[in-house]
Parts: sequence; structure tokens; C-alpha cells
Amino acid sequence: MTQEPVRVRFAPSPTGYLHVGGARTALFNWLLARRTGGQFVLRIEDTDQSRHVEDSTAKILDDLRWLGLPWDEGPEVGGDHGPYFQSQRLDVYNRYCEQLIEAGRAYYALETPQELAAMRETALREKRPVVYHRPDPLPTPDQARAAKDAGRPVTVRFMMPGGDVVVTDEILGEVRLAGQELDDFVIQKSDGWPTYHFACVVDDALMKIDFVLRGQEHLINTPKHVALQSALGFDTPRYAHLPIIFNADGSKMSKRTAIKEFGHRLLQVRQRSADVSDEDFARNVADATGVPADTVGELLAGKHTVIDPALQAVAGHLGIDLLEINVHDFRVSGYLPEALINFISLLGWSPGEDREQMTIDETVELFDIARIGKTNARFDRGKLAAFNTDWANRTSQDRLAEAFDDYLHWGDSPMRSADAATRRHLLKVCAGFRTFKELDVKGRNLFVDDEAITYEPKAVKKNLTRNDDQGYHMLETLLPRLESCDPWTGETLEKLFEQVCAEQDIKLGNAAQPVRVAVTGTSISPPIFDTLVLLGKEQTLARIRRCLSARA
RNA sequence: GCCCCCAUCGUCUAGUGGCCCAGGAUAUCAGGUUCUCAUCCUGAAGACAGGGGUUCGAGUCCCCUUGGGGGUACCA
Repeated sequence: MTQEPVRVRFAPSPTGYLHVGGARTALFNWLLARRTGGQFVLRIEDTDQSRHVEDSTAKILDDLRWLGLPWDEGPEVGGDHGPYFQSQRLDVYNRYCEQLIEAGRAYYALETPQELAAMRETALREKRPVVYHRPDPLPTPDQARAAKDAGRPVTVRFMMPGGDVVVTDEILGEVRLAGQELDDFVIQKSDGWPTYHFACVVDDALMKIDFVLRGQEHLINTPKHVALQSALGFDTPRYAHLPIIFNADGSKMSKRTAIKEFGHRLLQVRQRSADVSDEDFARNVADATGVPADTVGELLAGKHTVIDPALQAVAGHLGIDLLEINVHDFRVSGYLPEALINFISLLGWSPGEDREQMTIDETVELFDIARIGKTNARFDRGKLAAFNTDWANRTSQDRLAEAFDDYLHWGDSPMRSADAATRRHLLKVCAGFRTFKELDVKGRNLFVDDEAITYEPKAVKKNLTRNDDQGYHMLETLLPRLESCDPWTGETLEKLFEQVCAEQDIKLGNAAQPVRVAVTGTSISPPIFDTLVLLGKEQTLARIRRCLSARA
């Protein structure tokens, strides 16, 4: 393994939230820096003004911190090689661009996007590689200026030296590309901003990055970058390209798939109430969520293309979990960052010896570039959930409480009203949950108003009305005894239930389930005595009375 | 179309020529524990894509086929 310290970087583009694939790239870079005692630099690649998404930089920084991946240099922390926003480095790129033009290594190109598209079409039709053919003679600076003045787009293209290029990749080995595949690519766009290739090469050199670890989608770019480095007189860093992460079904992990999945689930939910017309269904959902009925109709018709508050509201109302794609999604769903990190560290890397459960510190110790695999991985949410359960079971109460607070911070769970001690109690008695969201769903009814409790027909039938209202009779038996229960603790309640069960020669379940339904409206809740203690005597009794009086 | 990369249980992977009739995890199935849902415990089933080589010996090396993926932008 590399022992010399390396300078690595993670260079996200602020076009949205931090994607799990990006998080894995960030993690591996961070691990490499920590493992070798080097530096982890964060750089924001905001050179595409049209795709820039407001606030996404702040969100990316926040999610990186949440994951526990602090950077040594970059936004908000500074460093000797800044600025770390490419949008603040335009003069730097211009300088190097001019240098290349003067040296005859780059030239102005005058084609319009339409002309380029036509050239592409032709090449495709004639089954030739789609490459740009260098004009001969080259446009002169005067012609470029004239074109610009006339309002025509002018770009700058780098003159590829020609000849085959061999790139040595630390994961893939030697990758050879034929010279004729490598065309003269744009380094400066017609808006005067640099392209990714150019800004990236210039910044990596100026920021003294000596190891580039990035996604395999960049593999083909590498020969271009190497040629650029040589023309600019820069050293070529070491390269390593990571396999890509896909959804469980092999599709690309994107918001698009999340929306598609939502569509399927929505249809399933819709079919469950087949007796309701589409219009009524949409209206009901609209009434409950505050989302315009027209919008709900669009969702039903599968017309939505973005995940927005409306979609989230409808999903929340109908109990549809949106597929997590971004780090933020996992955060909101109630995963522990430790579990997420542990899980994604195993996507394309393995420490060997059947090791899986690792703290981040252990991962740093074990990390080795030589053990990174070449095959693309699929993101198995089930396994992530299992990891999360394990982590939650092993994590200290303090840390768990802290993480739970973060979860509650992002949602609108009624549990937000619970005090710190109650939250901890809940965490303890519900141990074994997959995610905080699961815990939330299980226990949230304890924190809503009594009047907000609705009784699930299925649960009522099974636990209250069955066998000639057996469950209701049980509630009637229990009510006076609960009224005189004092003090109201888990121990006294348990003793009380045991006595009743012994007297009637029944199992605890026969007494617990009717009470569970009476106080929560469902057949699922935290353990019954904890549920009653959390609810308190007064509220427990009120809810049981309410249930009895609501008896059909 | 053209170029590049990849290929072990459903999924993530261990395996660097004999330790492998292939190990772990997760998922699945079957039992058990349990006041619900979970958790937890025990067990079962489950893979070297196909075909050629090389070798005394191949999951491990080479070639072909097939399959998957990436790129082919004035996106990054």
C-alpha cells in the first residue's frame, strides 16, 4: 500500500444533493488521505452556470460532515491553494488557455452547436467514430474575433497530439486508447468558462493533487487530461477509477428511478381502493395533503418528473417510501451515517478475511487501493437496512440519541414533541428497529392527540370484535383495575396484567392486544407496558374509554 | 455505429494455479424465543456465464463468444 502521503480531492458539482455514488468516491478519497497521512481537498466544480442549483453547495458540505468526512482544505475551511470554487478561478483558466493558444497547442473553433450535431449525425450514419475533425486551415484569432462580434459562438479547442495513449490505472491496469479516437476537445466554452476537462486539469496541478481517485465514467477522459498536462508542463498524477454503483435492478441510481418506483407504488395503492373513481381518489388525497387535485392527477398519470414537496407530501400521506438516492434521503429516512459509511465502503472494496462490520477508524487502518475491485456494484437496500440495525444495536445510547434528534429534525414526526428522556426511553424499548423511520411509525401514535387516533378496521376485527367482542370485554375488565393501579410503572402494570391473565387463564397476548389497539389504533406498537408508561395513566385510561365508547 | 472497461450464490463479496465437490454477509425458505411489529438464535437451499486453449493441475493465466456497464457534449 502507498505509504507516502497523498493529496487527493473530491470535486462535486453543485447541481443537486450529494449522491451516494459521490459519497462513496468522497469516502475512498478521504480514506486514502487518512491512511497515508495526506490531505483531502474539497473543490466545488461550478463551471456550468445553467445546471447550477441554489444552495446545493451548502447541502453537499452539510451531508459530507454528517457522514463524518471532513476536508483538510476547501470551502469554509480554507487552505493554501484556494479559492476552492472554480467559479472564482476564471482568471487562472484564462491565463492557461491563452498560454496554450500562443504556444499553438489550442485554437479557436467556430462551429455552432447545430453544425456539430449535423457532423455527429453524419458520422453515426456512416458508422464512423464520432470525432471532431480539425479544420485546415485553423481559424485565425482575427476570424474568431469577427465571429464573436457577429454574435456567433466561439470556443477554444485543445489540439490533441495524436498517437495512441496508454494510461496506467492503479485499479484497472493499463488502458490503451487509439489516437484517432481522441479528438480536439473544447477547453473553453463560448461563454468564456472552462470545460470540466480543462478546469479539472489546471486545478489538480495547482492544488498539487497527486492522486486522482474518481468514478469509472471518467476513465475515457483520462488520456485527454494526460495530454493536457503534458502540454501545460504539469506532472501527471496517479489515477485510479472506481467501479460504478447501480440500483438493485441494475438501473442507474437516479432521481428518475426513484420517481418511477414511486409511480409503481402509487398505482398499487390506487388499486386497493378500486371502488373509488380516479377523481374522488385524487380529491381525497388532495384534501388530506393540501396538494392541488390537478397535481395529484398528474402524479397518478405518471407525469411527474421531479421530486418536489408535492410528491413528498403525497408519498407521505399514502405511506409510500420514496427510494433513497441522495445521502440526504438516507438521512431523512433515519439511517445512521456510521452504517451508511460502513455499507458503501464495501461497495467495490473489501478488507478480506470476511470482515464486514467496521468502524471508520478500523476502515482507515484496513484501507488499501490494491483491494479495490473492478466490477460495478448494485446498491442493496436490504443489506444496508441490516447494517443499520446492527449499528443501532451496538451504538452507545448517547450517540443513538444524538442521531435520532437529527432524524427528527428533518421530518414532521409527532415524536418531535417528546422530551429527551422520553426519546431515550423509546430508543431503548424499541431496540431492533431497521431505521429511525420504522421506530417513528411504530411509536408516533403515542404522541398525537387522543382525538387523532383512528382504529384500523383489521386490527379492531382481530383484537376487539372477534369472538363476540372478546377484546372489548377484556377492556371492560381491565379498565377499573387500571384505574386503581398505583403507582403507574412497568412493574405494577406487568403484575396487574399477569393477575388478570391468571384469573382468566389466558395468555398475555389476549389482554395486551386489545389494549394496544385501544390506545394506538393499531396492532403494532412498542412493548405494551412501555407503551402504557409512556402514555401515562390518565391518557391510557382516556384512550381506552374513548375506544369503548366508539364501539360500533 | 465506434471506442473502452467488467464478468464467483438474487445482491455485496472472499478467493492472486493445488488449502475450493468454493468461504462470509445480506436476501429467501424452515424451525425456535417473544405481549404486537421487529430484534435475536438454529438450520436449509443457493454461484465460478458459455466455448476453446496453457498446465500434472484453473474460479484463479490466454483467446473467442455472450452478457452487463461506461464514453462518444460548448455536463461534470
